Amino acid sequence: MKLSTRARYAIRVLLDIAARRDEDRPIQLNDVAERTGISRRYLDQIVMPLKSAGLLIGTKGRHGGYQLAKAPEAIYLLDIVEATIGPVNLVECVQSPQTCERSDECPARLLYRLLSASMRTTLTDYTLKDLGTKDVLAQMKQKVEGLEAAL
Amino acid sequence: MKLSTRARYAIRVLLDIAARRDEDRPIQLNDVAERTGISRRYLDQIVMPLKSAGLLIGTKGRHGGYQLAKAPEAIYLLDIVEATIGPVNLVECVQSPQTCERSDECPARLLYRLLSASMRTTLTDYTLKDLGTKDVLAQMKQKVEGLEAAL
DNA sequence: GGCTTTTCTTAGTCCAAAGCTAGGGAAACC
DNA sequence: GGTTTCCCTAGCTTTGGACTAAGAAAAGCC
Repeated sequence: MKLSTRARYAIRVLLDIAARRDEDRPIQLNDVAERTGISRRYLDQIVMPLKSAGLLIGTKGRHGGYQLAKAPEAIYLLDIVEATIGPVNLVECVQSPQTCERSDECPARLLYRLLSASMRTTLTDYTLKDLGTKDVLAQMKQKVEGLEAAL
Repeated sequence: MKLSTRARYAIRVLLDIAARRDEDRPIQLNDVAERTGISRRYLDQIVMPLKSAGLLIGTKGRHGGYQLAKAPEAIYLLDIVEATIGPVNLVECVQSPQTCERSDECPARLLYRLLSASMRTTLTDYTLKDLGTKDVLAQMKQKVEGLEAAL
């Protein structure tokens, strides 16, 4: 039940590109690779679905690279994650009830729906910009520590 | 990012055993296998960690089987899940910060902590009994549909 | 126009973990 | 003593994740 490294890398890459957005020119993958510590070749694969999903714009040729396709405050974390690993749900039956014949009456499925839905909700509560905004992060930390303390 | 079938089976098995608790005698794995559709051999493995975790009690010999070690309202879903697949967290660094050198200042880690903590919170909000209680399930359904509608 | 720099696309390798099967031991009961 | 059950360890098979590699295609520069 782990989040794949691809998804985590995708977030890391977009954070890197977003942080350099003021320079207003394409960021090259070679640079991103160096800063993030992700292999250049692997980066190609991380970036591909982000481009297909309309989160990044690629420019070829000399001085080419990648730029955000939208403002960071318009990029929800759910967009990033779902672009790289597909629909967010903990069990297949959440999305496709027909994969299990008794999904109608299954109490566990309700639980899986709840878990999945609240993950998705959290991921739409925050944007790429939020992860670079001190205030939001501080407030997020409060929330986390509250939850962790209650366990 | 899927919940393993072992965890789902564990919940299914405990629901099956809990549903037959009024008979007040050990439930045999052969019967459980037949009702749940889980292979008998595999069931052995599902049940083992549940016993180690103190959720089930096994009785050997003729008319042996398994019984709940506690009342269903005392068995939290988190207990079941963590007994079978270990600590619930979406990224390793949530539990072990030292696995990533920049985990102190990593904004993404905060997100992963939040996601993990809210999963754990949800799983401690409900018990084995709740999954068999109509009222609770109805109220859960309300909650899920609210969340799903907002997405 | 040709050379360089970059993105872009596809294919394939490697490894770990999940999912499941199998064999036989150990206790309890009749 | 034999049957029934749990109990434990070992292994097999498949899947998916993580990553590497090779080169095509496009854009810019001289």
